[in-house]
Amino acid sequence: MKAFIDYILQFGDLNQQQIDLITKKAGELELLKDEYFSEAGKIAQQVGFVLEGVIRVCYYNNKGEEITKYFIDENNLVVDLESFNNDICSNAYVQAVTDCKVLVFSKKDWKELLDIIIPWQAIVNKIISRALMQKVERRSPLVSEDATTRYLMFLKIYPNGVNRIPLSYIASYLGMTQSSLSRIRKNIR
Amino acid sequence: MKAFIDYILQFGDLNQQQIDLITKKAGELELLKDEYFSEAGKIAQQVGFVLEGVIRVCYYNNKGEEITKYFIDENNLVVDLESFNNDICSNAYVQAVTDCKVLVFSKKDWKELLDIIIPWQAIVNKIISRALMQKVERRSPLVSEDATTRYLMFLKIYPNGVNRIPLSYIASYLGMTQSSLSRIRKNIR
DNA sequence: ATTGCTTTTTGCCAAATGACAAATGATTTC
DNA sequence: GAAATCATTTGTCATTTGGCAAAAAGCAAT
Repeated sequence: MKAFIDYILQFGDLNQQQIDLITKKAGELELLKDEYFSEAGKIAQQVGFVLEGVIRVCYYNNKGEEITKYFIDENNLVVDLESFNNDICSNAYVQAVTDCKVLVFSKKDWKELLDIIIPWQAIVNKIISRALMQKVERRSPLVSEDATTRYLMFLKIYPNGVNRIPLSYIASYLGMTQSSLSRIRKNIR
Repeated sequence: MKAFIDYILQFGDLNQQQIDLITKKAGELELLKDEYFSEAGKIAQQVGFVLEGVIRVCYYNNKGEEITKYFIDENNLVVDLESFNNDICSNAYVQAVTDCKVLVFSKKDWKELLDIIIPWQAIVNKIISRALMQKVERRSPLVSEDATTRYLMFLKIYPNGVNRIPLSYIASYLGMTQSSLSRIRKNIR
């Protein structure tokens, strides 16, 4: 919980009473490997904060291939924003890659907090737009690089990911086949 | 100007007085083809709204290649957010691809408006996060598709782009060489 | 129209990556 | 601990894409 408080206070100030209000609403959720945090075809109902573990967001493209869009690891928010905000069906699966511990807020509680704690709005906005910018900055450059460079970029962004994210997910994230990634790994050493 | 008003009112309500305050601050900027709206190494000083023309955002990668990250066409905000918000040097060039007409707000005016028009904050937040999500949704899927599919995606996203964005910029946006894109175009017909 | 300049197309070959299948290695289950 | 299951590596070959250079096409200025 302290990790979460530290995290949010980076983005703005809250007094103790406000912090208490927020933490009182937080639940703890344990996700087993492969369990879903939210699913395609459903409306996202919760906001999470990853305390432990890695989560991935993925979807199926036109050819039916499963594509991992990004990974979310410790000390990051996990929420299917488009679906959560607009109450529309998501097209993405948000799935635990490893066993996870997640702080969760129900949609009702989350909105309530936004209503009653005015500075919380600004903080959440900062957090969300920072996270979105990060997603653009991380994924976008992959488009223009070759497979080896893309893998090196992955290593930089998720240095702890290598040991706990299966090769197939990383390959899908990087837009290459498993075999290619396996060969790239061999060549790098 | 009406285009801009219509645009912002999609995201929330403002009364006439508030609209007037905002429009009074707006300047009109004409950019000639190839002129910069903002530059790498400098701090972004303005927010724009594209009335006419196409703008691109690009940077140089490790290998010194110029990469186009995205295009911004009519009825979209143009701002180097990271730089503008945090007063840090940008690493991107924001450049007119065609002659452009842009509504502009100086940083001072923009912040002033945020201070005095409370509902404007929420509107701007929605606009920004919507735009960021769009950037993720557009660029991210390119990573996992082959060159032809990437080009078809470009056509869907920027149907009016084909006729006014040079092949080299499109190729750079799609992470392929000019010659590859030229061949893909030939094969598609 | 001619010249000069830029953009796009094309040809040729090399390198990178994908497809498919089999082999190996790792992990789980009983 | 053997069998079954799943993940990773490797082999072979086909396809895609890149690199480079030249040709062609488009465009602007005179």
